[in-house]
Amino acid sequence: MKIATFNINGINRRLPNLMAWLAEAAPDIVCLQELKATDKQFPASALADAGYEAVWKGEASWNGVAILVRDSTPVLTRDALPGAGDDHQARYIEAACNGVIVGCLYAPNGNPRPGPKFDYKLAWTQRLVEHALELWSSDLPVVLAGDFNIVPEPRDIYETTSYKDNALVQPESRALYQQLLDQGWADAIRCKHPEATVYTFWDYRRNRWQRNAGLRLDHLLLSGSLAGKLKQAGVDKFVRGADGASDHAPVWVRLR
DNA sequence: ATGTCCAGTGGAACTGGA
Repeated sequence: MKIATFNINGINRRLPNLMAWLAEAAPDIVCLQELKATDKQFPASALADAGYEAVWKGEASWNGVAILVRDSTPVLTRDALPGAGDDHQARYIEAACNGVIVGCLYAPNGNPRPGPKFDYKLAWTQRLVEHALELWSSDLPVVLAGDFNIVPEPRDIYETTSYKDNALVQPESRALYQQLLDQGWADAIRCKHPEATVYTFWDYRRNRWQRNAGLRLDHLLLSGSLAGKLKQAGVDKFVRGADGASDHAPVWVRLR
């Protein structure tokens, strides 16, 4: 079983890119982020034609998350993190898919820092950490996949000082990601590529794609039972080089 | 501060968010 996560950065304007990648990569389950579409605008019928059923949580202009499953029906388990209160940003969706609980997330970017956006990033990610502990404690097979908007370690970003004040690399942000690892979750890319330089995002600005000035922001975290089944993990980097590409590339795992 | 890409607004350019 192949499970992928892809920050699509606007599902409708990048639908041809998404369709081409689905046809080539043939993932069984896909977590999508930054739909930038309302529930009504979600291209459910085009995806159904490609063989994917979906659950989604849209929002006008920003955010938005979805889970696609090939030749099977995802069963929605929640469409927001617990304790959301009056937070209506569409950043989390969860479904049972072929016997696996899939949590698809789009964490807040948090810039500029310091400020209310950084405070929101930390508070939202803290709620994610709390929900992750619930899921871990359930002993179910779970994957938490998405754009965490955290560069876990210095080696997960190209050599630069221009990000030193950026929310993505701050100690407070990294400490929250480390809390997830401390719960026991396996960072699939690091399990399979412990020494490699791996990026999943390249900013549109300043020729960062051409210079391979990337960041690793998109992660797949596996619960204990799924980590034992991890066969391979990778980044479909070629997707980032296509015309009209998202600024992120898909990341995937293959499980036994 | 910069840079790049968009949609939204509103009816041309500016704005915000990433």
